[in-house]
Amino acid sequence: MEVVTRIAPSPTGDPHVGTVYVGLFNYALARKHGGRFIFRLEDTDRQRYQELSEQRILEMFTWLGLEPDESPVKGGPNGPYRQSERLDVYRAHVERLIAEGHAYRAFETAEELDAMRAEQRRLGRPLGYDGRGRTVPREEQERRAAAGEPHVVRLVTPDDGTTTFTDRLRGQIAFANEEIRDPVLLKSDGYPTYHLAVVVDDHLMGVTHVIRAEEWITSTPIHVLLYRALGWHLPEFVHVPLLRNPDRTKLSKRKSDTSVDSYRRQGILPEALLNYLATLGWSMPDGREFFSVDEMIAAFDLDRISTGEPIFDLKKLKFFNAKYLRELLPLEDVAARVKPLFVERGFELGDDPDYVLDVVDVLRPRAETLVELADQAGYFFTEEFPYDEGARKQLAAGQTHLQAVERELSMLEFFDYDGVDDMLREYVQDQAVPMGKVMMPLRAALTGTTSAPGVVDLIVILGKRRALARIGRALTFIDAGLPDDDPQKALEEARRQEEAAKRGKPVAKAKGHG
RNA sequence: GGCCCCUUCGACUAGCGGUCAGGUCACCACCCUUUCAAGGUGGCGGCACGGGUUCGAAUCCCGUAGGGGUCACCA
Repeated sequence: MEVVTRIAPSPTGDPHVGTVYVGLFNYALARKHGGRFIFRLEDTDRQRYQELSEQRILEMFTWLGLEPDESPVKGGPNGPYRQSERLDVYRAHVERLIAEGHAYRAFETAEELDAMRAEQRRLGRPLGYDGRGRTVPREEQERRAAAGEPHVVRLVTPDDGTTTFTDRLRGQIAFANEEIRDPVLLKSDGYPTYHLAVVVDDHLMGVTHVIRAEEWITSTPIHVLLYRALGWHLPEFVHVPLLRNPDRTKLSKRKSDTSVDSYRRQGILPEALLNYLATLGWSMPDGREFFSVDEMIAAFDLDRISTGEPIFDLKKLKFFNAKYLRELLPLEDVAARVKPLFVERGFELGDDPDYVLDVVDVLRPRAETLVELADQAGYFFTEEFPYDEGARKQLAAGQTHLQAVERELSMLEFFDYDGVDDMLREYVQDQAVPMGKVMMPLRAALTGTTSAPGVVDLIVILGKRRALARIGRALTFIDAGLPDDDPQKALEEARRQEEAAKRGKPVAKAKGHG
């Protein structure tokens, strides 16, 4: 039998990591068995419906590479795939359930139900619909409905006995039927509830495995009763663990960042997100921690899903992301993905494609996300970067070395890594000074910061001309007295003074050397 | 509160009667080193508790505790 799975999100807001998580397992099982993975939109709540949500969720799956075989956009043999477009289907099944005595029309108002619950609470009795509408004669139900009286349709549930089903991961689960209280199937607005819609659609769409979060366990007996009332075979139920906030409550927007779009904006890679999510509750038989979706599919086995309750840990997600950024993805790939962020920041990329590659190569071990990488890259793409506080200190202390290195560098014959490296080492040795005394001021001059890639790498990547220019700029800056404000302004001021001096006019000195 | 689910290092997990209880993240130390990272090596740290079953239990059973979910005309 063909394996058919589905993801059935509600269009109520930002694409949620929980949707990816459950979607991943559904996708993996379907692909593993050459089956189909269906995307169905559960848009039966008109209150919480959000216009753009469907599109964003669909785009998220595309971004992740978890393409559904059937969806509202793609279509397929089981459409429509929006529940709001299937109202007649649900209505037909409800009619049948009523006709066969499995359901009835109930006319209690919201106030009436509230009062009922209040009374139950007062008496300390279990909460839930007490079945009072069952006693209304069928003819009266139909008459009132025909007269346009608002009502819902409820499922008739047994008063005693138990309803049992098998969860693939947890074994047999039994519920006393008295716990199940004639749930609403069709709302008074004519829309189905989740319970009705999910059962009807899963059956009609041929879903064989219902893989969903464990929060649904308690409503599964309702579904089982419905399957029976409709005379349908049960699918396999697989309740996967619920993702948690750090305090172990159900992952929520209030306590965690649950938006996939947000992670995407932060420069999280889809590969990393999927890989990390996969390790939450699932493991490779050989213990590998890093694997692609395809590798997961190849090794996939529902029985390897654990039942623990994993905390969604941003730190570990970042770790996975960093791993992909610096090691698992080819350099060209990473470069292609950061480039748009460079452009966004107004960086002049130039026309040498290797330059960007070199920059990314040297920066990626230092970044955990694409955004972090881009944020660090500024000085590679402008000659007008600022000097931070640490850099200014280094410049102040390193003037003589900067002048010397500027001279040495300009005379350097073999301008490659070894050439520059040899030159600097010889200089340090000749001067008999600690390396840092030379390297740190150089780094400051080259980048405006004190934490950056190796000086030799920087010089080689920037090229002789720009390296020399930057050292020269730093020296001018030092001459200007290392003001705290904008270096560009300071440098212009310095130049003005220089010209004035040439013309022999006395000028006031801005500030003495620190 | 009723019902249901869950329980191995701080976090994610491997384990499915016999293991020195393994790995990863985080944390700490050391190494490498011109800074920051990355990388390397090592360390800290765990079977919730109590009963059984068994020659032998993290593994099986029962109970307790703790955590979570759910009790809507939301999904």
